[in-house]
Amino acid sequence: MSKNLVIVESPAKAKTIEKFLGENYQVKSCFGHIRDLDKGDDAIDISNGFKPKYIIPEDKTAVVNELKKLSKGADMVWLASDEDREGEAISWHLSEVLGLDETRSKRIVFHEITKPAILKAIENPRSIDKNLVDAQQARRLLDRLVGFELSPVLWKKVKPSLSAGRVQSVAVRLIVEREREIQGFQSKSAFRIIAEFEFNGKKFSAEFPKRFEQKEDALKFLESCTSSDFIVNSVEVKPGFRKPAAPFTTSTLQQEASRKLGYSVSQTMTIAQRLYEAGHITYMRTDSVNLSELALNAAKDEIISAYGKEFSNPKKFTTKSAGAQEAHEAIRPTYFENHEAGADDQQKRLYDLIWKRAIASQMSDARIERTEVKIDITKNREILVASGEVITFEGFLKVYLEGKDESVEDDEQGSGLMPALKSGDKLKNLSIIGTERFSRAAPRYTEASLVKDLEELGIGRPSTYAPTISTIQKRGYAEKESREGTKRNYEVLTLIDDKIKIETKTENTGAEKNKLFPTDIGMVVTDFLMKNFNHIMDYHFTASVEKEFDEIASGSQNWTKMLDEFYHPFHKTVDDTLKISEKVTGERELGKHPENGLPVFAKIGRFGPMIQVGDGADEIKPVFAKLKKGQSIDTITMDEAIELFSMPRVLDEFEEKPMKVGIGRFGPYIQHNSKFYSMGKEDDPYTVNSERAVEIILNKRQADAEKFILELPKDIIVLNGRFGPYFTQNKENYKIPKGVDPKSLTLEYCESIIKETKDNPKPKSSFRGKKK
DNA sequence: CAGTGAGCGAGCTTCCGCTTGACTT
Repeated sequence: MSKNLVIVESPAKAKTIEKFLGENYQVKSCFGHIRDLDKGDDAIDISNGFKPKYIIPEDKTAVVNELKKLSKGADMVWLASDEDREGEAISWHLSEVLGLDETRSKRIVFHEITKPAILKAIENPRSIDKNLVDAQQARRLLDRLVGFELSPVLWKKVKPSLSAGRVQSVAVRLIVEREREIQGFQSKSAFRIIAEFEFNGKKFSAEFPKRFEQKEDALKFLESCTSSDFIVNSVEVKPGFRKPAAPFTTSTLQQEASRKLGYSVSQTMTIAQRLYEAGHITYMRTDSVNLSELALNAAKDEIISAYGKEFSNPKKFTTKSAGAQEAHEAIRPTYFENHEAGADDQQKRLYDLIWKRAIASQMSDARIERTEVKIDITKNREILVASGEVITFEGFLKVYLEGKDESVEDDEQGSGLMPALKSGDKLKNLSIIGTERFSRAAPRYTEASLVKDLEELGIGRPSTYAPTISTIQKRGYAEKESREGTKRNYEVLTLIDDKIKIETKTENTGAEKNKLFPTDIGMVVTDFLMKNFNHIMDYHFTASVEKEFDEIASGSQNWTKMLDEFYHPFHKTVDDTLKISEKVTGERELGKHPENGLPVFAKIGRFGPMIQVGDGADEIKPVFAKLKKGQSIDTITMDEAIELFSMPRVLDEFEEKPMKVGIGRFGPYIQHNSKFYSMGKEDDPYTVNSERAVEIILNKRQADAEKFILELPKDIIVLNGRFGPYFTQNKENYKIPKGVDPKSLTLEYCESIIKETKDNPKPKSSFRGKKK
């Protein structure tokens, strides 16, 4: 047995470090936290100085037992968890659980996985920093107290099974407020004037610096340009430069992979995890932009050999984001000389992005030359401005340019090459075009742009961005959706050969792809929390508690005192809210029903957002209808509300039985002869006609007929299913292995599959919803 | 599977941050 046991958090890290340290050291991983607060409400003894009750979760017992065994046989245990608040706590929990003391254990830290860094760490051990551990305990307990006291308030006042927390509730708030901003946005249009010129055979464009809000003014302007000369007034050339972005952190990697590769936040993390495990990149959950000395040198060598000396510009970046703890390096390739890595196409593309970003960060600035030309319109004495940009030295742009999020601005700014001009040059005008442009509302959040804003507010950590986004969707607070835009007309005024032409064109606007939309529940919960728990919902709440955690870490504040001061006022608000607040449904009265005069409400009911007609007065029972997908109690109109009651619709008879259209738990359906036929996305249940309904029924019948492949003895039936061929027996379905022809299946073969499936029962998946 | 929305009420839900892995019906 080795004399030395080193414990790190990640198994991939353990493998690498073991190679550096030689045979006297055994390196093992604890897989993150090994203890956590007990599950229920008794995990914190509030009246006893917030005494926490920690347990070892079930899925950690095996790891802990192994570490216990190994640590007993070791002379020295080196606690090498990450150098941040959570890492310090992991070391402390390990030393508690493994029963270590100062004579048998040492705490070491490093924030880069390089041989010199590890050896240096071994030479400079320290003991566990209890203040830092206390800061972590304060963080953990505060989150539990907030989450486990707020959530039950929601169960009572809004709906069971909801949740609230320091991070998720603010994430939802961002989405809700953005949506309301968009709903309330009044788009304004103005005419943008662009003139096309030609000089020495080269074409370029210039813009009039003002925009005209009125069409008449734009027309007047065009008229005033007729039969004018266009003379260059001045040419100004300014040098400029562009700097490369810092190497990736988790957040910037997620943003850029979303912009350039279209990956979701969780997809990016899974793919990066694979690259990390294969040793291609450094750790992917990091908030640091720092590169190790080793990496700086390796990047420099690679840049010089691949692009030349003038492209190398080694530099260190410093982290600006709030609350960064910098336990790791930035995300970078482990070996810069590998321009390609990854087991599949997705991994290769992400690696390529990481490689380029890290390499570019160590390259020279790009030098550019910006030209601004002012052009006199002799007729009306106005001035047009043409601008162009030329790259005089590529620098880092040779390999990489950071992507952009969509913005409120039109960014069709001319940036092309300009002809060589000097003042006094007379230009040939090809056209002057006034185009109506509309102002745009702030864009809805993508997963990645939400992460960006959360990070800027210091809310959440690299390891939680992806899970937070999945939580708010799982709770039904937000949905990722794509929406088709609507058509909009705009006018184009063209001046060519002294003649003005007016045209109306159409464009698509408001189309959204994979954006986060708040649900009605998300809005109602946010409004409720904003009204009653303003403090927790404040965008700066996390930043202010972080400041206190820092004080605890530095020893200038006592952790139980901090919790004490936070908890009691908070708890009183919880109690008061439970007492005072009514149950909230987000109810909004749309008006009186045009036919029967009953009040019409939009609100959240037991089964989600709905419309209610009547309030139960005069013994008239209210009637209810569910909202359609994409509708919201915030914005639904009376007409849309009334349309919802046209369900179920009765269509013509088919084969002497009536057809009915309804919307059920699984979406719209057609009912005929006591059978149900699901309607696809392409049909609208509110407008579908009898002809189409018959088609849907016949299609389903045909699919069912084709479903059948083979019948075998013992009630085994081979069928075609949604996921390919399968066979069924006693209501159990069995998958047919790839490459096996379903027509050739035999009883023996099927029975062997049944036996194999039963011998290897499916493990319980924590992602599955529980049966009710 | 595809109706629900009254009321009673047992027992359950829930946080954030560290790590992977076993699932793809």
